[in-house]
Amino acid sequence: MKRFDKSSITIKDVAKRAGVAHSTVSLVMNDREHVSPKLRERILKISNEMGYMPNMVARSLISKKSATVGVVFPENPHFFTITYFLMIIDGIQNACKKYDRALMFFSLDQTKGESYYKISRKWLIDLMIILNVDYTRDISKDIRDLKDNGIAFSLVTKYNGKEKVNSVCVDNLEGVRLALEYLASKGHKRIGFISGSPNSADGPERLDAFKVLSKKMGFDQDEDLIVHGDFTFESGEREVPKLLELKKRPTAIFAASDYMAIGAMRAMKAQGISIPGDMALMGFDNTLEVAYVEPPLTTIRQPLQEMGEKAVDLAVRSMNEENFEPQMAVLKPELIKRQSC
Amino acid sequence: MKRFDKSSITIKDVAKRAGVAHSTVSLVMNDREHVSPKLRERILKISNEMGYMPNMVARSLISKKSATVGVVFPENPHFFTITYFLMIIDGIQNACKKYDRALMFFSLDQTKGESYYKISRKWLIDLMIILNVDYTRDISKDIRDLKDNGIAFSLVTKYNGKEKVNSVCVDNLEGVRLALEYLASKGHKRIGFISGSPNSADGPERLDAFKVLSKKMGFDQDEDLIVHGDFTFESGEREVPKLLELKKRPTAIFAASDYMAIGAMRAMKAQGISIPGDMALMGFDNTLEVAYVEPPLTTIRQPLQEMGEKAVDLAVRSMNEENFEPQMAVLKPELIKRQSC
DNA sequence: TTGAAAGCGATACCAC
DNA sequence: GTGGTATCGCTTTCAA
Repeated sequence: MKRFDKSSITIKDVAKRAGVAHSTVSLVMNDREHVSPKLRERILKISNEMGYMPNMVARSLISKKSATVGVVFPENPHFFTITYFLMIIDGIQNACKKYDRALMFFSLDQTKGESYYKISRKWLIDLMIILNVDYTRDISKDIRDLKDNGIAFSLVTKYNGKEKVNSVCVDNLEGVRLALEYLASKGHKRIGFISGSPNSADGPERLDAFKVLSKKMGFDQDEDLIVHGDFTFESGEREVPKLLELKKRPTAIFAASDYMAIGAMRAMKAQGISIPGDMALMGFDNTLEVAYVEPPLTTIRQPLQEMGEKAVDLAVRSMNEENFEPQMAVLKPELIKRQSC
Repeated sequence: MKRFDKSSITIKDVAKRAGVAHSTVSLVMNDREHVSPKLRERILKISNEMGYMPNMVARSLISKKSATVGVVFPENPHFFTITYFLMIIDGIQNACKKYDRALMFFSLDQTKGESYYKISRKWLIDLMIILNVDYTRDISKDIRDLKDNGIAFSLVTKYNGKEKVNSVCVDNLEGVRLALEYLASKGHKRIGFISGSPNSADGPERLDAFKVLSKKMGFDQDEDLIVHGDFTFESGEREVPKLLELKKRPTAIFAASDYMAIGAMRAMKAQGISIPGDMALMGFDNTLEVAYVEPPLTTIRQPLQEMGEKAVDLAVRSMNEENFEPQMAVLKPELIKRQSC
């Protein structure tokens, strides 16, 4: 087992060369006062010459701060191919640069007894971003552990517990409204809906929004017009035939996620149904793929990058501002018109 | 500035409760010998009861090993939306789970004097995966620093320096051969080529392979048939018109990356050129998007996930095996037939 | 303003 | 087998 070379330059080496105590060098490296300008400058010069580089691990151990952002995501064998999350991560990465922190990723397998708090302790993560909570599990104790121990964190999803926490989400009611109003403007009144996972925050919200608004807007109310997916491509492909087989077919289909819309598109193409000629189609999210499908998908954009960045911003503020109240940031969705309706 | 609760359980707390020295607890936690079975079991039980969790940071500091995999990527404002890299990262993440390491990401900005070696020192990264090297810069000193200091690493690209290093890449000659033979089998003899970035390892390799093989296979040899992109969507969109404007148009276009092929497709559609009717089109890589475009793109698959996983495997071996010789793993590409030719 | 000493949590060596 | 002690690189009192 090889080891690091012992030769790496430490704060003591710099101190010795400068003829001062290493604590003085520490003060300089951390830009603190109580060091005379000319000594400060001399030490800075020497440390540069020697190629000194602070050891973040040692710094982390003594200070209990990690200079990282820990992103925790649910166990999933192909997490890094899900563009929905990646766009959020892209925003998180931008924020990391802004705050000069490194990015760490942890997959959370709650069935193995892993928890957000344990991860934070194990790695001294003091700033955590939680993606996509599994709402079939009660995470309120875990959340409380984080709070009680002063760990700054944000959820990138709505939180349904009592605790006040930082969270970032999109205004689903507004998003569904944008979609339905657009469909109405195109003359549709019979609209099929493919709902998302019931074990998420967004799934039920969008479903409720659809129910409420479609009634308010006077659309057909048959129960058959709603089928249930789980946000994935496969579920869209699987569920859409139920809509197509209806005695009285809808004229438009609104899927609660782009992946389901693309799956539905695949299934409809296989049946020779033309979009938007025979059937209008809309998605939700505006993930990377939807600009490439044929026809390009009209959808509701979630500002995913902004959401990732905002999540970090909130966590940083709750770390730095003495009396910061955790808050929920609800971002505005946007209608992206393309050619599927 | 809030701090962690001091209350987190340490090895000493466990030792005190068990009435033993903390060094004994350490031995147990690390599954080492020299502890009697019954004492071992008692300590294990107590540590579980107390919810003890090893502090990876402290462990890292003393052992100079980080229990992480550090992925270094070139500065890019939207790195996490480039699916090419993400598929590699997906493989890296799988390997991380296998070896029980956490994932860390670092963007490298060489213009700011950052280097692979400095990053490894700063964060005590003992296992590093280097994505996509910028070959306009000389990284041989940096690479030597990594080697000399016993840091295990792999490149996910070909390395052109003298040092022997772990690297993972695809057999570009074979990939180009697969593509050209397929095009030939479809009756094409006049093939346009959009080359990739000259500042990469793959770009020039694929270009050379195209030149050599297209001559050997008796395709038309006009210089005009080769235009120069840089792997990006935009460059494909920009360069393909040069091919279309030729007095004697090619009957097929082969792009050195899928992104360029998709860009070319966009430009051709805009001109009303039907694919594959008027023009056959092939890409290279098999990134996520190509299955969604219309028509689905025929391409050469790089086994990106396997490449990411293999890169970690090699680095782990060079860390663990005493006389491991760094090696270059050249993986086989594969023809993926879809509908663009 | 500067320096000496303590300590973060863990590993490893060397006595016993 | 088990326990005491030094150490990893750094931050942080506290004296001087």
